[in-house]
Amino acid sequence: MGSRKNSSGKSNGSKRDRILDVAEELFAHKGYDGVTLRQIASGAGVDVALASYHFGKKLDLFKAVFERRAGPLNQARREALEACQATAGRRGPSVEKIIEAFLRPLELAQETADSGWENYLALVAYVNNSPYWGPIMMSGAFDELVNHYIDALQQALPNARREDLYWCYHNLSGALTLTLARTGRIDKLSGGLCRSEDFRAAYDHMIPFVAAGFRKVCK
Amino acid sequence: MGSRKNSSGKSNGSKRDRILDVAEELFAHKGYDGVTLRQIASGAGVDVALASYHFGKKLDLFKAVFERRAGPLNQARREALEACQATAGRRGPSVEKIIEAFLRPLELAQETADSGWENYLALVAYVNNSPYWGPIMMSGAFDELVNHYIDALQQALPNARREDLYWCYHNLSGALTLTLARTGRIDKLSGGLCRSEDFRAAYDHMIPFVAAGFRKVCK
DNA sequence: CAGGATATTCAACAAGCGTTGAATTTGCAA
DNA sequence: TTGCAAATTCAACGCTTGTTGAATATCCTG
Repeated sequence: MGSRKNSSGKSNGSKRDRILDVAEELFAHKGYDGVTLRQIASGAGVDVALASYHFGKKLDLFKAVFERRAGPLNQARREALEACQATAGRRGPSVEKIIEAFLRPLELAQETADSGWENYLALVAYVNNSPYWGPIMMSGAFDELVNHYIDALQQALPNARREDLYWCYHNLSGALTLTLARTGRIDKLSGGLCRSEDFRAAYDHMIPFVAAGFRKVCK
Repeated sequence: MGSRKNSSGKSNGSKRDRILDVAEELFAHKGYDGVTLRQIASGAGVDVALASYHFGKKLDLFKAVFERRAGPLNQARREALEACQATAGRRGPSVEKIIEAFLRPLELAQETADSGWENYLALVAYVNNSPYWGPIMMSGAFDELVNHYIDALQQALPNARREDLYWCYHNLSGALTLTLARTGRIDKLSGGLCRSEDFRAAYDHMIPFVAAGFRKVCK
């Protein structure tokens, strides 16, 4: 038999990757402490000791999952920001264009065939909203790029106080985080009118909403 | 000795209440699975079996913590909404006034001397952002009142499609949730310019931000 | 102060946890 | 094919977990 397996676990990729995939999905859904290494191993169709062999401690596996897609995500966003800056005049891109460059790469990733990116971004939402994990894991992975976006927003809103820009970004980050978490809350609240999984609709509403907020607060 | 205790646990209130207080704080910070009954008992200066005696299973304790302040919170908000509707003309209150009536009761609760409300609202943030707990616990506690707010917003924005109102509320809910979680992320990101614990500043920025978003999307 | 009810602790359980060292299988180069 | 190295499983450990039943303390009523 080659490198396939299809009895109780997932089907494709190396066992190492399958561990990462299953861990990603379970951590995103139930949190770090809500998942056991045995659940992950079982989901990947693999012995429990294999996770330790590849990744060390449980915490190291969690970090490996978190870091696996952080680089690619940052690169996609950086390219989106540079692209919209390149096509703008010398006064720089509009607020809407900058917000769009911040959000659309996520939508693209979420629309991928496999659900890996969806799960990863739900995991980021979990980490970002957690008083315990947030401070440890978010800044190192994303702050540098976020500050580039805020610099661009500063250029689009020259009268803005830096402090106000950060508070507005905080609002954006919160709206985004709740979207990534896919809790299904808006589905029930709206009686099925809105669907948590409809990322396109979420971003289509979020971009003008957030842009208007920035303009109002940072005018 | 009366009903006091002050060796390793908290100092005031009945042991039952101290269990609720400590559970509230720990659940909010580390999540349901990140906290053990022994940690809670230890923090309350109490034997571990006492939690089971008063509340049953661990899950029941979690629900008891969640529900303890849900009623009072809903009542404070309902009064705030009715108050702002009472002072408005027959076209109803403005978007800003409605958002304010949604948020300020939280600020008031958070400014209380003891940290109970702060911890509770962080717990609500944890639950609301969790794909696992959100669907189970949020709707039953808060949806009815939220729909009253959305009705009021519908009146303030007569041309709004119901669907758009829900998406805008989703953005508001996200920004609020991240604020309640107090992750300290904005502190580091802004280099100390903004502070997660400065709820006043958070709401002062959130209200015009969100109101402008509603007006833009639901015009 | 007697005594039942309530509150609290004590002691222990079975189950599940993360982790580890040794055994086994697999992949690959010589 | 042989043999070494990487990958994977096996088996077990010490520890912690939630939960429970019995024992003790505390409170309140009569």
